[in-house]
Amino acid sequence: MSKQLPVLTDDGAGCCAPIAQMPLPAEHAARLARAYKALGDPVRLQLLSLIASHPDGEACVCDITAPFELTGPTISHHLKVLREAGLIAGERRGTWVYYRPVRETITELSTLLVLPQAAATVS
Amino acid sequence: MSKQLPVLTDDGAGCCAPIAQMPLPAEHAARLARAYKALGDPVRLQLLSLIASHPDGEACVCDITAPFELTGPTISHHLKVLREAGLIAGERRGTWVYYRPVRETITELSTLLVLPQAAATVS
DNA sequence: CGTCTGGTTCGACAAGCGTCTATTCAAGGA
DNA sequence: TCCTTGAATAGACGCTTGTCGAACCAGACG
Repeated sequence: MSKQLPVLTDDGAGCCAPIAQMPLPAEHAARLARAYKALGDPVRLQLLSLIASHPDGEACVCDITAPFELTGPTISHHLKVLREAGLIAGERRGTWVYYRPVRETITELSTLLVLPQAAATVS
Repeated sequence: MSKQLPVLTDDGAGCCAPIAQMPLPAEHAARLARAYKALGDPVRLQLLSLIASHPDGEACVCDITAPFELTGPTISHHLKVLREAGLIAGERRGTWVYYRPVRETITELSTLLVLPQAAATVS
C-alpha cells in the first residue's frame, strides 16, 4: 500500500493539482478549459497526434495536411488554435513550416485528469 | 431516465495508445474529441473538479450549484453534457440527485496525453 | 388530495466555431 | 526581375453552443 504521488516539477505550466484533489479555482479553470477545448475537435486531435507521433519530433505542415479531406486554410486554422492553446509550437525553415508538441502543456492536461487510487472499501 | 448505454467496458481505461505513439484513427478521434470538448468549458471543468474532489466520492447537485453565479437550468445543462460525454454518472436518491466521476473515461483522457520520455539522442 | 422543493426539459436568443473561397505573404528558382 | 509553391490571413456563411425564463416532472410531507 504505498502511497505515491507523481511529483511533477513543472515550472509555470503545471500549477494545479489533479481535479480530484481540490476544487479547481475559476482563474485556472478558464485557462485549462481553453486548452481542452482545443482538443475538442477530431481534426485537431488527429493533427496533434500526427505531430507528436512523428519520428523527428516535429512535422512539416505539408505532411500533415494530406491525410485530411480539408482545404489548406482550414488546416492552418486548426494549427493556429493548437498553437494559441500552447499545445504546439511552429517554426519556419526555408520554404516549409515545422510544428512540434509542447510537452509542458500536454503533460499538464494529462496530470490534471489523474485520479487517486480507488479507496479500498473498508468497513 | 433510462440508462440504455451500451456497456462499452473499456477495461484498462481506454482503447487507444498515447497520441505520440501512433496517429490517432479518425473514428476514435471523434469519440475522444467529444469528451475533451466536454472539458472545454470552465464551468464544466470546475463542476467535474467539485464532484471528483468531494469527500464522499459523489456530490449532490444542490451542493455544486451554489458556487456558480448561474441559474439552475444552466448547471443542469452542463451536467448533462458531462454525463453524455461519459465523464460523470448521476443517480437519484429520494429528493436529491447525486453525481460521481467515471474513472474509466477520465483515466482514458489522461493516458492519451501521456508523452514518452524525452529520447536521449544518440550522439 | 394539494403543495412545496429539487432538478430537468423546452424554447429562444446571441455569441462562437468550422469550413470554404479569395487574397496575401514568404521563400526559391528561372 | 517575374513566376511558382507552401502557408497564413480575411471575409462570409451555416451550424453549434452557453445562457436564460418558463414550464414540467419526481418525491416528500401535511
